[in-house]
Amino acid sequence: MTEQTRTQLLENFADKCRSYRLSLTPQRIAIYKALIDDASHPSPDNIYQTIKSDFPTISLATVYKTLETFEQNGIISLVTPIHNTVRYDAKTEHHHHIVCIKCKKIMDIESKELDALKIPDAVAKQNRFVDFSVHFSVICADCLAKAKKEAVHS
Amino acid sequence: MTEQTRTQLLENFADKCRSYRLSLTPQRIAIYKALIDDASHPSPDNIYQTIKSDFPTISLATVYKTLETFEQNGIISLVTPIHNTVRYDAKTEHHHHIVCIKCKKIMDIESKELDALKIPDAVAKQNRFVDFSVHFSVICADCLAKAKKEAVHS
DNA sequence: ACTTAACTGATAATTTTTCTTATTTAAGAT
DNA sequence: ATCTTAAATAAGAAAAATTATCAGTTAAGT
Repeated sequence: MTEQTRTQLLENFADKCRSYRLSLTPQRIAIYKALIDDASHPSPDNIYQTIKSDFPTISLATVYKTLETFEQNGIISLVTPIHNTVRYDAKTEHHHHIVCIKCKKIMDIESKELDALKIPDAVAKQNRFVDFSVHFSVICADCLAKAKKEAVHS
Repeated sequence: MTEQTRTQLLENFADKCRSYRLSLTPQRIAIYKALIDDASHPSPDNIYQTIKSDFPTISLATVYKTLETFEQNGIISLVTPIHNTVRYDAKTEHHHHIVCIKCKKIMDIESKELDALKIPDAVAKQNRFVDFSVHFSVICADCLAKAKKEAVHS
């Protein structure tokens, strides 16, 4: 990443924080910087380890909470596992998933069209391709109904 | 699921266990049954709760280990999270991921072609579509090199 | 500077997952 | 059918990951 895009990202970050009324603390800036400077999709603990030298008293819980806040405001994103627990599936054939971002429900979806997806060259160029699956994030019918019901009462 | 396909699944299960030299214990059968009878992609704890009434002394650790064993033998499958930790990404724009099944490394991949994927009707039929992403499982270049090196020495 | 809502850090509590070890059991050999 | 043994189970502790509580601190708008 060029120095210029990095500066740009940091400015956007500051703007978003201001517009969402999120305080721009040194810790938050450090967490965000640690994330943009690390292309490996780090875990909260990875980030905690990275910034600990500059912020020896920072708490891991703060890192967790801050990342969650950023994520909920669309400043950063969570890598696929919306559900935060190991989940198993009896079906071993190639198929795809629909995940509700509210209730974490996972539904199967089969689709010949999806299966026919052309694997991008970049995937198999350096790596040995093993499998792929498409992950659809949705708000499920149940959660939509629930939201509607709550809206009536508020 | 019809009673017939269920019976078929259970027979296949028994066959696989025999051919992989996995003991066919009552606990394992119960775990497998609990999984095929639950389309919600249950967690180990979900399954533990389900079978506890029939096996009051079963241990949660046994459920974890058994599911892992099944998964490693291709009898069942793990839903996406190959990495077992929350992972964040500074990039919020729509993009896709390549995940190494050996070292858990996550790499970004952008592709106009993938972005143009047609969303299956089934996805948006009952649910509100939010987003989608494609997840490629690979063995990465580093892990391939490592495997080759180890092969030479063994 | 003042006020307040938001944030932080310390700690405890919870949840999820893995490990250890003694005991039991399934499955093939006798 | 019984014996043998490698594999599996149960119990519990331990480790790892995540969330909650709360008192003290700070950012940011008046």
